[in-house]
Amino acid sequence: MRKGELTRRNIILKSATIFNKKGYMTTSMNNIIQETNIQKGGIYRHFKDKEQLMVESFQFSTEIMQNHLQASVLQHENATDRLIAFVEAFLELSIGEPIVGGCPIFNAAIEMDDLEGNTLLPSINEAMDIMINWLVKIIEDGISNQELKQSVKPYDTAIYIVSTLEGGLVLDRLKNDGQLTKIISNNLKQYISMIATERQ
Amino acid sequence: MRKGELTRRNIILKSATIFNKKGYMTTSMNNIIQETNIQKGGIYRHFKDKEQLMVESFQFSTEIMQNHLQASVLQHENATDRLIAFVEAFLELSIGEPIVGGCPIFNAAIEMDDLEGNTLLPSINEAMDIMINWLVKIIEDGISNQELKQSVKPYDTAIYIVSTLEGGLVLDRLKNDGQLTKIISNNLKQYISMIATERQ
DNA sequence: CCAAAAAGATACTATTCAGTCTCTTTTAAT
DNA sequence: ATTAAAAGAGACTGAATAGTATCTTTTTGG
Repeated sequence: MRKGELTRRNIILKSATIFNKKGYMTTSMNNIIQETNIQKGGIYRHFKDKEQLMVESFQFSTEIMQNHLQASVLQHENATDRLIAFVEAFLELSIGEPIVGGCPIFNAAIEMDDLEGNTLLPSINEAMDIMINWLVKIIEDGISNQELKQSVKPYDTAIYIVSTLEGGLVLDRLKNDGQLTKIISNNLKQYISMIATERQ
Repeated sequence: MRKGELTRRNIILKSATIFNKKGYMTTSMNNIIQETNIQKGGIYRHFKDKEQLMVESFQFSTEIMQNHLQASVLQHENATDRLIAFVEAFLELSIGEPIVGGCPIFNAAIEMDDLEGNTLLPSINEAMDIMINWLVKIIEDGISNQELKQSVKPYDTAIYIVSTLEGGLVLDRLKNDGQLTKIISNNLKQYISMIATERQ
């Protein structure tokens, strides 16, 4: 592999973390220079402008997170276990696993949604839809298997779970109290057991 | 009233909206000059620096929101009705009522939490605690009255409700689909009826 | 080992930022 | 109406911003 390609990846790796922690707009190229120990010329050789670096960093972050969630979910067979695995894997973001700074999709969404001409917005929406659709699929399968009640609405349930997780993660960070994620986790598990069928 | 005092309030009024929509760090003094039609000298006569304007604007925003929530809650007597009123009043933020740009506490929290030397952080935490404590109080009263089950944990339930509301509000804005708030609202109402005692 | 290409450092630009200073206009009390 | 104080306009500062252009160093294929 070319040396340049290695540098390029390293820039994205570092930038992704800074952007996710500090925000896209409020992170300056000098912040990235500091963190990477690569000077301006070195960075702009690999990226046309800040926007390109933002887009690639965002995609990198979301991939990391999605792989983490995917891997956790796929360790289980039935719907309720998968939902619980999703919840627990997601809340690991509160301890910086697999990425620091919280959910990159949500972070970017809040920062970006009012700014027009925003190149990141399509990626944000796409990434969020992927996550929601995973949940929808798990729930649909669960209903088919009679693991989950027939009355459960897959989309509504997915939205509800994601909302609670995202909100809970931010609240936990604000109060920086790992106890909050525990509360969110317990409540969601209770919710999941409630939408499951009685029979074991 | 002095004319200056009137101008001062107008600056805060306009700034609060811009800050809540666009973010504190990404809003420039020029943005505020544009919106208020008051020049630099006019603004800096009333506010020492941008930070002071940020703090006062934030406090203004949260007061508006808290008054709105408070007023809605106080129209009802018993705990479940009050919780439902809280949920519904909060989700009106999605249609810009009583302020545009979402929940000011949450918006500020996400933007600020990683920046050190942040003068807004104490105000953010205080405002969030007030909201949570209102819910805690309502729930505690409900338990005393036997409206809510004895097994309900007031703090946990408050955290859970706030998390879901905050996350749902952002998700709704991202998808800009008023349907999402409806889903969140319905699910939370279901949750509230679940923690209520069976007897009427 | 050598030359061409790739990678990177650094000095520079133009613009925007928050904040200051001075001067003019407006307000309001007598 | 006069005048002192309050309010505001607008030109200025220095620092920080994204991005460029040129030069030097390093890498890499033959």
